[in-house]
Parts: sequence; C-alpha cells; structure tokens
Amino acid sequence: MAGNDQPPPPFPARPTAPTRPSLVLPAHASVDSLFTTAAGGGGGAGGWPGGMGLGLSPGPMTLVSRLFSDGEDCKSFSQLLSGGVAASPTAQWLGFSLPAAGSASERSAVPPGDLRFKQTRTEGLATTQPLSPALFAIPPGLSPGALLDSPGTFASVPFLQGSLGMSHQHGFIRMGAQGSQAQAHHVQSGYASASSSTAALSLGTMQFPPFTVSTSMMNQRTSSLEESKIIDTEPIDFSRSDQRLPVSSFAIDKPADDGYNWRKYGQKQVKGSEFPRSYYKCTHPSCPVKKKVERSLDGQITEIIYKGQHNHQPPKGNKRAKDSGVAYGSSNVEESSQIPLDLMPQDQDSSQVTPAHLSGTSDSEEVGDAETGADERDEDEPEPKRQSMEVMALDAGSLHRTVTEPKIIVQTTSEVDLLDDGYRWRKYGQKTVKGNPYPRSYYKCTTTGCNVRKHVERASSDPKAVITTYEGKHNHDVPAAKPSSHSVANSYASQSRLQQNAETEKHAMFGTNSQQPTARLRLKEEQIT
DNA sequence: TGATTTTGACCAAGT
DNA sequence: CACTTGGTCAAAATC
Repeated sequence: MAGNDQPPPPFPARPTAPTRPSLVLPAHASVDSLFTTAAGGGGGAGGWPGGMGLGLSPGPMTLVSRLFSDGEDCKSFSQLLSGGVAASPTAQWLGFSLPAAGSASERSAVPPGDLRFKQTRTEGLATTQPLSPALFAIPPGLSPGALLDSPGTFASVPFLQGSLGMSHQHGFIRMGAQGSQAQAHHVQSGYASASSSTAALSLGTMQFPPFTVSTSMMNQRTSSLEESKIIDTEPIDFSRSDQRLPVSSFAIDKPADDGYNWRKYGQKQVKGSEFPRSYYKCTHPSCPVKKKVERSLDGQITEIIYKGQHNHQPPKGNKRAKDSGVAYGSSNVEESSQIPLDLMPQDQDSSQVTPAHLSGTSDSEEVGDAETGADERDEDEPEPKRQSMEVMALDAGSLHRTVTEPKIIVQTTSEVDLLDDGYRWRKYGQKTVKGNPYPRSYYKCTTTGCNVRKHVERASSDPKAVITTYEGKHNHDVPAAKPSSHSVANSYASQSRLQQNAETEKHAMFGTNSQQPTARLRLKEEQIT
C-alpha cells in the first residue's frame, strides 16, 4: 500500500525494535575470539548460536566475505581449491575441512565425501554493523541425491564448473550480509561473495549444487538433507588462536554486481526490516530475472535474492561490472573473466525458477505443479507474484521476520507422519491450489508466542508425496518428546531442532534446548518409494 | 535526450 | 470481507 512506501529513513526508524543483530568484527579478530566450539558448551546451543548474550549472528556470508578478504586468506578459489587454504580459518569457519593437497594426514582426516560443517558460537563481538545471518542452503526441493547425480553443468559459474564439476540447478541465490563487502573486496580474487561461498561450500570431494549462502538456512536445510543425504558434521577445533578473521569495512553503493545489467523498478520498506528493499529487473529484453536487494543503512548489502534465470548470456564488456571490479575478470581466476557470478541456470525454462524446477529430481515436476502450477502457465504469462518469490527464497536470515526460507520436502509418508516433527501444530486453514486436486493445509505451532507455520500439501500427481513448507523458526524447545520410533518423525524433530538453532542464533538463545552444539548433517540415501 | 532511479499508488495474496 | 503486506507500475526526477 502506498502508506508503506516511505523512503527509507536516514536513520533507523525503529531504534528499539528488535533488529538483526549487528556486529562488527574487530580487525583481524582471531577466530578463537570469535568462536568457541560449541562442543560441550553448556546449554547445548547448537546451530549458529549468536554471541553470548549478544545475539550475534555472523553468517557464513558475512564471515566468508571477510575471511576471503583478508590479506592472508584472500586467496582465490583456485588457491583454495588447490588446498592452499584448506586449513585456513576460512575453510574451517565455513565448517568443513578441506583436504590439504600436500598433507596426507589432513586428507585422511577428511574422508572423501565427508563434508564437515562446523557450527560455532560467536562471542566477544562488538556490534555495529548490521548483518544478516548467512544462509547455507541447498535449493528447496532439490534432492541431494539428485544433486550429487547431476551432471556438471555449472556453466554460469565457470570456476566451479571447471574445478568442481558441480551442477547448477537452482535459480536463486541469497547472498548473506555484506556480500557487497565481499564483492568489493574480491576485486582481486575475482569472486563475489556469493560465488565464493558457493564455491567454498562446494569444496571437498562431495559435489554440491550451488546453494544459497545464508546462515540460518544452514540449519534449516538440514532437515531436507536428512531426508535424503545428510552431511555429518563434526566440530572443528577453533582453538588456534592465531586464526584471524579479516575485516572489511567496504561498502559499495551498488547491488551485487553479477555481470548483468539491472534496472531498479521499485523500492520498499519491508515490514520487519529496518532496511529498504530494492527491486531490480534484468535489463535484457525479455529476460525475466529479478532480484531483490536489501541494504543496511550504511549501504552494505544485507540480502540479495535472485529470482528467475537469465535467458541470455551476460552482456560482454559490461562496463558496470568492469567498473565495479567486482567478481569479474579476476586475474586469479581464469574462468571468471566473463561471468563468475551468474547464478542462474542457463538452459532451463526461464520463465520460472522454483525449487521444483530446480530440483532436478523426478519429483520436481510434481512439486512444481503443486507449488506453482507453472506448467500450466505460458512462458509469457506473468508469474504469480508472491508465491514464486516465497518459494524461491524466503528470509531465513532475517532476524526479525518470521518468514523464513521454505523447506520443500517430499515424503512418501502420511501427512500425519509429517506433522509429527516434535512440535505441536494446529491446523488453521486449508486451501486447494490451482493444478492440485489435493488441498494445501496450513498449520501453526501451538506454542504460545511461537509463530512458526508450516504448509503441507500433496503433490498433484502423487498423493503420497507431501510437500511441507516451513515458515519461521521455533522460539522454544521441542515439546516433551512423544515416544516415536518413526524415522520421519525423528528426522523432523531433528530438523526442528536445527531450525531452532537458527533461532538460537537470532536471539542469542543458547540454552533453549539441549541439542548438540554442532549440526549433524548426515548424507544418506534418499528413499522415495 | 535517453537511461536510470525515485517514489506514490495500485494490485493481489494471505490472513 | 476487511486489513495487511509484498511486489509492481509508472510518472516524475535525476543522472
């Protein structure tokens, strides 16, 4: 409504409102000072617990960008991939151990396929810079199994394609806080933060698709993983006090420059965020790609959400890109000369990018139908406004928004089973969506003060396939566990706990549960009957 | 002068 | 059904 369309205030309009935790990392703050291993941490705060009482949540993006901007750690991904920084704080912070090329012992410590994540606690951080929790996500609805099987078609992220052979199936990316910083700082290394994160998170022998990078998603995505392939995570020793986190004070005044040209077509103050959200369209004729960018008051990008996929090649000789020096033409990365940060699939239907379309699984179409009905639309038909955007990427990282990135989960179990995720739900609505004969049910968490919701629907073509979309994070512990040996229930309980971890981060909420301090994402075979 | 940004208004989904 | 809210439009302003 027009009433909301106020230009962004010069200063925070809601000084007392809960906001994203902001923090400033002291220059070269040691990793040790920033994190303590959550292992054994009293209260069992897992996930991305914020600083003790500080509500800090430096997301991977934030720290990745900082880490990679550091003089010492500012290494190209070529270097990183070569193992040169395998043991660097960057790699460690990212939560996995990279087998160092030259160290057999280190390699052995990280068996192939063992992508380890580390969830750590931040503490001792001063807060001034707004950060949004970073997100580390596999595209919704994307079966990890399928991901692993996907052919390496990471055409738009050459360095990943070339080096990692990853597939690129998803059509959106969320850049965590201060992607701009990272970009600005990656003039030399040649990667925007998103790319960096994507790449970094792809390291190891396991192949991952490009995933969005944003802290809370790292937790939330776990559930999806658990249903298919789960990454086992183990704590990484951050006791090394000499590990330092670089700090970048960069802020650029442009949205993440990704090689394409964008035209801003709107800006809005979004409720729940102190930062205005800008809307951009790709200026290429008939290109459907849009992106939303949120900036902090100091101009730093706190969130970028891409929508759609480019149906064209990035403009060559993109002056803006060159001028910005961001992520393009890196001298360090040979592949990046053109478009290192094209995060859009190049050869898929460009009209829509939804998790279903991105999943690349046999279920994807069904999910897509159920979720968006995209198949019914003509390519030129206007896309559903809100739905696809929600599906694409919701703000898991926003600390004061209840809506988080959704989970698209396909299960061949009953809805009742799906509901048994450890939490208690009240059904508050049901609706039949176009293209799906089965209704989509809406549930709210019954815990007072908890705004988490989830939507459950069945795939149109397979009633046994249930799509569950979670919104929000539980701000409470899992209710008294109901005795259940159901693996699905366990899986969801685990998911919920992980979600809660994200919540923990948000509210400096350590100790709300007794879960393990480190996330356990264990890859296992997806079993969809 | 054309391209881009700004910004109030409008629309539609969700509740 | 009214209200809220996010997304988009489009005229005006600016570059």
